Formats: sequence, structure tokens, C-alpha cells
Amino acid sequence: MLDDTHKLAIETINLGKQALIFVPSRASAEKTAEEISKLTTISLHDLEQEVLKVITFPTKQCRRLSHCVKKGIAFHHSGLTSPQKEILEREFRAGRIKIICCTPTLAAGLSLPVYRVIIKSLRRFSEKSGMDWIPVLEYLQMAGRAGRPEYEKLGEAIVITKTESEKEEIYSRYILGEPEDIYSKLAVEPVLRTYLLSLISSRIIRDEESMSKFFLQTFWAHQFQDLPRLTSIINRMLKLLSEWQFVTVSGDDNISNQDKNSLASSNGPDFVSASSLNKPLGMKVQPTAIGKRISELYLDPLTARHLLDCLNQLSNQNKDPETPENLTKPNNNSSQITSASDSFPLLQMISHTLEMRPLLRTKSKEQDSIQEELTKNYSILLEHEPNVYDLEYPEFIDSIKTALFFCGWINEIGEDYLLDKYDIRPGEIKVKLEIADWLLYSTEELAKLTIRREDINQIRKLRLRIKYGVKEELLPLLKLKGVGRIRARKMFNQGIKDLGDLKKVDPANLSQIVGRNVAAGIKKQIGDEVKEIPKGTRKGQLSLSKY
DNA sequence: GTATGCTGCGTTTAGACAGCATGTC
DNA sequence: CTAAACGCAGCATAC
Repeated sequence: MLDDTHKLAIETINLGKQALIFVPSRASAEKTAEEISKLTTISLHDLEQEVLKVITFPTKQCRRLSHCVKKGIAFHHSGLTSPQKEILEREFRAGRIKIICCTPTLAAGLSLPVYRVIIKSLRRFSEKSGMDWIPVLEYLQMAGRAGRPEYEKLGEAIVITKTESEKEEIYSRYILGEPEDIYSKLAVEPVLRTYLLSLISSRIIRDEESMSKFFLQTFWAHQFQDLPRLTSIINRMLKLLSEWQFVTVSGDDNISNQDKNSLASSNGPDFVSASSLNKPLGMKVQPTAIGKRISELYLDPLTARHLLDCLNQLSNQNKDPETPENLTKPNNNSSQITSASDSFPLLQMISHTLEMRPLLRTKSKEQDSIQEELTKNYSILLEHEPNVYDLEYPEFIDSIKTALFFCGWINEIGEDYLLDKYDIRPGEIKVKLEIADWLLYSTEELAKLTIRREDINQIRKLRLRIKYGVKEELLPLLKLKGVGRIRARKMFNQGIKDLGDLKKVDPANLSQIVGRNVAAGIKKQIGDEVKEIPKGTRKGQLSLSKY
């Protein structure tokens, strides 16, 4: 029951030192921390509370962390909120937290007073080969956390092995082994098309000459010395950008817009004709207005194309509500039951992008319920459902799940419930919301350029709801400074539903709901200068839990 | 009766960069 | 199909 990792951790504490324990999964980070925390005699009540209270409605993850932290132990992974991570780092530096069990989050960048690094396993799951050895580079990063010069004269890195033969293998592979070479990723398609558009937009690439000049100077060219291959990928990307009308190419027949309607030809095996490898001089490339904006927004052109296509569909749906698709649109009362809403199509649109990856994974148990939600909303989706046997189908289903999570968020579902229902942790929620905000902003910008005024409002509204995590009904109240989802909801439930209601409400009542200072601030903002709000008969604010 | 522990089985599996413009509880 | 380990349910054991 007491395994080597636990013993080492306790021994480190007894030495008066601190340790980092690297583990291969988030679940095991939490479990290891929890187990070790049961073995210490430390008691830090203030930290226990601080960690718990970073969210209005703490999740089970917050509770678990706070229990560990109380005993001077912590776990650290991408699922934590950044305030929590900051607390852990601060307290580890202060020497109150003794041990942090972490995934590779802490393997690079940070300098902490770590005397000992304990690596529980050098294997990690990989899609292609089950549990696989991690790169030597990563081992070095982890080991390098121990004995930082600012804190320690000496550091130890200890790798736990399960068998004698594994010990041999680890020794030769990691201790004696050379770190891997670094490879350029420039030729990876999403990367290349993004940078190609950016280079064209910033006018660094204008023609054949400036293009080869630039790419010849890249690390990719230096490393592979295989310009023909790079050229062929570049030409393929250029052709795509041109077909998507993000750039215009002139003076070269091979990459003209002539076949922009035949996407099939661009995917065919002969996408690079012999002549396009050897183009006549005089080819000129220019960004289109949209292309330039896409590049400023840092969107992958493929994503931009996807957003534009969906916007097109949205526009059509809004324009003529009599289209067959819209006849089946769930407009009747029964649709109230669906967890999704009008926003679902746009949320699914942003969920089904490379930028949103990794999407929320649909677990086998959820398959049916997600499918069900899909069929409920199928008719209003902005893109076509791929074939069930398509390789991309699972990703599509995951985009539905991700969209459902967003739907939950903008319907004021708490983070604790989202964790249970969608297996998404607070830290991950933050990240997803940021990406959603970025993509919705980008969508809005693209809509502006394609003159779809009427759709812009819809997008803007959704963006606000994502930002605050509220139902549409709270939006009027959120215009006020000092009012977020929590206070807005409190006021709304007390019958204060818009700025007009706020004018009418008695300052004393308002301060009972949101507190005196905030109430005064609100009244000031709507033009009612209140000299002094009488002190309420009851202290403090009404608790939200009552509603 | 109840807390604890063991076994077997099914299920899951790390992380993080972009735009924009500031202020939630 | 690859592999380890987590979580949970069901059940045995110790008190």
C-alpha cells in the first residue's frame, strides 16, 4: 500500500525539502497527491479555504485539491483554474506546500525550490502504440526541475521502475541516450497554409521570387534541403487559398481561379501538375480583403472557410424561413425541453474547428444521448452531417458534445455540474471559452466583410453570453460595471430585469441584493445620484443559494 | 452493523498558442 | 490491435 513514490515523498518532507512528482495522467496526479496527503501531519486551513473558494460553485476537483493542500500536498494539471495554479506555485515557493504531483504541466518554464524530482513512469499513452516511451527531451525537462540554482545547490531526479529489466532499459534509453533532434513543422499543412496567407497578407511574398527567397531561408529548407517537395506543398496551399478566394493569383494559369468550383480536383492525386512545379515567371499574388483579415485574426484558412460557409448557410436560413429545413425547425413548445437552443448551430460551428481541439470526447456511455441531441437539432445545423462510417464522424459527434457543453454554460449551468455531465474541468472550461470568444469575434469580423448585417447581432449576443455564461435575459443587466453573471442573476430573480426596473427599485432594496457599494455604483451608472443608501436592516447580501 | 480492503471489469489516457480590450465574485 | 492504471461495483473480511 505504501509504494516507493509515497516513501520518497515522505522522506523528502522529513529532510526538510520539497519534491515534484511527475505522473502520466491527470487521474493519477490527483490520486497520488491524495494518497500522500493522508500520510502527512501538516495542517493548512487557510489554504484549504483559499483553494476551494476560487469558484462560486466549487467542483469536486476543487474539493479534492483543497483536501490535499490542507495537508501540504497538491496536484497540478491543465484542469485547474489559473488562480489555483498561482496559489500552488506561490505556496510551494513559500515552502508550505511540500509536494506537487503533476502531469507535464510543470516540466518546463517554471523555477521552483525543488530538491527532488520523482518520475513515476516514463511511459505515456499514445494513440498508435499503447503505452509508449516519452521522448528523452521530456525526461530531461522533468529532471531539470530539480536543483534550480536560485534555490538549491543540488538536485535529485529519481525514476521509479517496476522491474529489473525495465531499469536497464531506462538506463540506456534515458541516462545514456541522446535527446531527439528537433524537426521543422513548417510543412505541416495547417501551419503552412496559415503562414503562407500571413506572408502574402503582409506583402512579404508577392511573387515567385519573393516566395522562394523566403522559404529558402527557413529552418525547414535548411534541414531537409528538399525544395521540390516544399514547393509542391506550397503550390497546393496556394491553390487552395486562391480557390477559397483569400488570395488572387495572376500571371500564372496553373493557379488561377479557373477551377475554383471543382474542389474535387484539388484533392485528387494529381493536385500538383508538372507544369505548376515549374511556373513561368511573372506570377503575382495578392491578398483579398477577406484573406488579409483572416490572417490578422490568426485563423487557419481552413477554419475561415468553414466559418464563411456556415455564415452563408445561416444567412440563407434567416432570409427565407420557409425553406424545407426550416419547416422542421423545432419551433414548437416541445423544443423547450431540448438542452440546446437557437445558439446551438453557431456553437457547433465553432466547436467543429481545428482551433477548438481537442474537443470534448464522447464516451461510449454517452453515444446514445449525444446522438439524440444531434437528431433534435439536426435540421438547424449549419453544416452537413458526415457519413456515419466516415473517419471524421467521431470528431463530428465530439463537436456536438462540445457544443452542448457551451449550451450548458450559456444557460447558467454551474461548473460543478458541467464537470459531472461533460467531464470538463474548470481550467479546461476557461480555455474553451477563450477560444470560443476568439472564434466568435472572428466570425463577427468575417460577417462584417461579407455584408450580413442582420446576422451580426446574433453573433454578438452569443459572444456576450459565452463571455459571461448567462441566459439571454440577463444581457441588459450586464451592461453595468460591477455586475456579472452572479449579481445579474440575483437581481433578475428579485424582479429587476432591466435598466428600467433598476430606476424604479428602491436603493435600500437593491443594496440588500448586491450590497451597498455595488448598489450605489449601479444607481450612479443609470443616472440616479444617490447621496447615501441607508444602512440595511440586515447585514450582508442575500444568499444566492436561496433561489 | 459498519468501516475497510480486495478483486475483477470496463473505461480512459499530457499540454497549450492565436484576436481584442478590460474588469467578475 | 497496442498497455497501464484508474474508478467503480460487488463482495469478503475485521472490528
